[in-house]
Amino acid sequence: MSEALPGTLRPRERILLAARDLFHRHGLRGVGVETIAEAAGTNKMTLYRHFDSKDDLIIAYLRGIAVEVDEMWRDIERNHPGDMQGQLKAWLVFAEECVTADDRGCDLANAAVELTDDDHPGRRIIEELKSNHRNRLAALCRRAGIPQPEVLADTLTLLLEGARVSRQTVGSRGPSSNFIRTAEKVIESFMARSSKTAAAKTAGAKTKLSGTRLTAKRVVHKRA
Amino acid sequence: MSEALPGTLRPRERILLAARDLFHRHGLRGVGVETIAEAAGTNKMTLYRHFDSKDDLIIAYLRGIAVEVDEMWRDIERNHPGDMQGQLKAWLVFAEECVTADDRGCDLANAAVELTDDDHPGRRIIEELKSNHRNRLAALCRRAGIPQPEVLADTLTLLLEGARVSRQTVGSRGPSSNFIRTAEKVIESFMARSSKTAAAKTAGAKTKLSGTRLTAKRVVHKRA
DNA sequence: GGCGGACATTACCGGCCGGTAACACCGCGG
DNA sequence: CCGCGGTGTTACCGGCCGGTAATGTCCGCC
Repeated sequence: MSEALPGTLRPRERILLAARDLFHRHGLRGVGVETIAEAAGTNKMTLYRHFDSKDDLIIAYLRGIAVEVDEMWRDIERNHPGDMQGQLKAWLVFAEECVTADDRGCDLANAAVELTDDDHPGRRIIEELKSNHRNRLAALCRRAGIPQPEVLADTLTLLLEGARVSRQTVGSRGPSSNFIRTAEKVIESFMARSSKTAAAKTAGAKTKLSGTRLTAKRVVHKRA
Repeated sequence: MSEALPGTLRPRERILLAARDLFHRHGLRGVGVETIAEAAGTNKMTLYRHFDSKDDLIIAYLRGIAVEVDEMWRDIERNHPGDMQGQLKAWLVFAEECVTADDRGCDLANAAVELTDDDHPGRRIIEELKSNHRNRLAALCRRAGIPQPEVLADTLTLLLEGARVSRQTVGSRGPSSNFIRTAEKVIESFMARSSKTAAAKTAGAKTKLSGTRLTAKRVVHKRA
């Protein structure tokens, strides 16, 4: 129904956009290929000319999320070159956006719930993306001179994943409302340990993170 | 296939057991009623004599999880009467069991992912159960004399939910492997604040949680 | 004994879904 | 002008799914 997303986009891109929206809202198994094609302003035949199967479309959908996450990381590095404290703060902004964007949670995690077959190629993509995110966050913490950077990265990951799934079940007034506060406290506590044991490795960095209120510079499409 | 779960159980209970297992492994939308009936050693007709519809069965399935969680809380209170520190530690044991049980995550959270319709009655059950869990945990923290008990309960909730979903996507060697350590640290840090500001309200309670290794006394069926 | 209720069996229905075939159209470059 | 590749349209297929009907069977209980 409707001439959705006409622009100058080719059918393939329109299909991917429609799939992104519908998979996000209704789940992988909750929407059929015909619905996606029509939402993209085309039809099933054209869809199957660009994608071998629904599973193939799902994989392209997951890869699309991957490139968006990559752009997020590039933005962070571009906006705070060499400033690891700033990059960590920017990551927090992104994380908070992820939590508050809507109450459907993380597309990757949701896809993992529905891809119950361990052999599904989508599962490997999801695992790779989540691992990458964890590793990049750990690298960021390490370069920021924080002790036990992997532990901090894991803790922040757990808090973020938990906040997203919690928001999905009990809404925005549940435990997820404490995500930012808690994440900041955790970072501060790790940094405090650093200032006790060794001198700050990054020159002139304040070890306080709170104070300045976090605001988004650009709306990244909240999946990760 | 096969005479599953014959025992002395009536068809209704066998169906609920089979539904529990299959919904957990394949998701709500990933298994049909006929499969469930056959796994329960009966057939579709009998299933529909006990449940009005598949949605009705799903609701019974969710309520079944609810009673199991209630039993968990009763066990905790029974095994550590009046000892809030012990109850909190027991909750941690339960939480760790939830994380390490398998890599399919939380049945309630998974169900929320698949119940994409906001009007589905199952969503209200899930929300109620998750809220109850949060409130009981907060009450436990409060009675343990911990300052900001709600904040601690929310933090532990986020860590637990995050650990379960993370294990589902990147496996047991990912961030979820740090769940217990982090949760213990968080509890300790909240308790430390307590010993600075006010005397412990529970008589003679040690404010240290680590040291003694956590072990499960009884295998509770890991959903919550 | 026989009666009633719970359970089994089989067959069936309509609908949706993933996927395909066949054909018509249209614009662009040779 | 022709051809061709990308697209739209319609119809179709087999399979599965949620749900129902009719009938038969067995077992306990009066």
